[in-house]
Amino acid sequence: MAAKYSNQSRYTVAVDCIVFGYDGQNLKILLVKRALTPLKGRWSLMGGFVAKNESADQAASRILASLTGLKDVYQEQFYTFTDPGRDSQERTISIAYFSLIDIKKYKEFISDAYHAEWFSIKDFPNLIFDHEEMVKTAKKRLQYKATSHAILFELLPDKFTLPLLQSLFEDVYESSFDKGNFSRKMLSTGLLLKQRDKDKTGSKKGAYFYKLDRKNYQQNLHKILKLVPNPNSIL
Amino acid sequence: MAAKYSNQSRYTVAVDCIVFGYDGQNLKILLVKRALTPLKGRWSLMGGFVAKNESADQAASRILASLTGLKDVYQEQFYTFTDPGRDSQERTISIAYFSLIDIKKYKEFISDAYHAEWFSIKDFPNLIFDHEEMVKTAKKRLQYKATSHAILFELLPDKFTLPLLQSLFEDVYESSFDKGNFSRKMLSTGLLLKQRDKDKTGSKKGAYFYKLDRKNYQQNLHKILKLVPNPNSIL
DNA sequence: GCAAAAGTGTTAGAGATACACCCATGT
DNA sequence: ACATGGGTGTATCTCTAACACTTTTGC
Repeated sequence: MAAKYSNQSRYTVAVDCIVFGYDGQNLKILLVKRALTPLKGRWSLMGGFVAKNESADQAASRILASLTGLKDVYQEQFYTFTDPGRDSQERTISIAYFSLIDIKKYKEFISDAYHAEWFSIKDFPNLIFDHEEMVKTAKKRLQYKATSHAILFELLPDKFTLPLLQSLFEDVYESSFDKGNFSRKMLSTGLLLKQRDKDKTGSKKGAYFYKLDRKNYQQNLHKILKLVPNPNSIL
Repeated sequence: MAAKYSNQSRYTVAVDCIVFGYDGQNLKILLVKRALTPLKGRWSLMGGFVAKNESADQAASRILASLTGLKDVYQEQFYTFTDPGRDSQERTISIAYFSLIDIKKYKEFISDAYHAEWFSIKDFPNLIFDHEEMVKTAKKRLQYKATSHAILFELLPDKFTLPLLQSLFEDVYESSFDKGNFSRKMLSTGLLLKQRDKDKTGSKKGAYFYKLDRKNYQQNLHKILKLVPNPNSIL
């Protein structure tokens, strides 16, 4: 073992995940009932400590998988919370991640071990520590990022309709867009593959399904040009 | 003292600062010769440990002030580096910040205690640990942020000319913009106050000085509309 | 007068907005 | 047939890009 930095403080390092989902109506977040003391039983974000031989990214994946059973989920580190008093138990640094998951895939793997529940981002219970601030910051970051990166697809099933995609954007930006312009711009990105079948649950005419063109997706994450009409006035 | 989380690992937590400056020609970063073992004497970012009663933001300010003497500097936390092996001495989490300072103000307060030196972002020495990755990430983040937020002013003196501002943008984006369009767009933000005097050092005609309208600045940080011509193709 | 850099003007084209209209289908 | 939501068409307007042109001043 190598020598150590002497006379320096050491702190526990945690990861907390803001898990976003979309049920077709509202943007939601996944909350759990805390299993640890202190504040056992109170609602909180899904979190855990960073173990000895893993990075924070790995910790976030591990923790999300233990809750949802899902792997290869879109996750992004967005901010590290370090206020000395943020955790009442002992000083803990928390590296916060947001995750975007398809709410239906989650249901396949649901585990009751954590008493997890979805809440609308507009109406959720009080959370422990600084977790409410984390949610706020995560939402802002999601809005900011999604103006220029095609990431909101991660919240939808493999097959989705344009009206559904639009309502997701509208919910994320708490705003409403012209459907004609939205579809034209969306299709002009070249990211969508039109399917043969339609979704008839929402209307009589039915709306075509689309899939994401995953081949081009990686390179084109940034090819959302001006889907959000006036990003500067919103953000 | 409160009870502790038992059986959890604890790590030293550091802050590292990528300090950006602009000398009128090139975007630069400030590097120091490392004072600690291991790797004493090698070039590195300015950094330090987060002390018991301060947040990471406070630590970053303290560390920057100790190096440059400057306070109230623009600083932004942008990423936390957590690879288990990133520090060869012992496992250390590093919360990275970038700072934007007026290179001339720094000179007033220069302290030789740290053997600090400015290097072009395009040509700087090998750095310890993962500090080169930090610089890369910081530069990308600066580029990304500055497409939609008026922060590059922080790199300039109080009074500056449009040509200087433009050359800064060009250097940050490694690209060149049309001067006519640049000045029209820049002035249309309403962020600049034209001064009476001109800078005659750069040309015979002389270029008017401008100041930032600090009253509106806070609210209008985001009012950079499309100063960078094709951000999506660059970023 | 000429060179050099600052700054203004202009035009063609692209893209955005708003809104009207058409389409497909279940009842 | 008609109501409903999906989807298309289009006129107008604004913004951008490109580049030509004018201005100012030192030499």
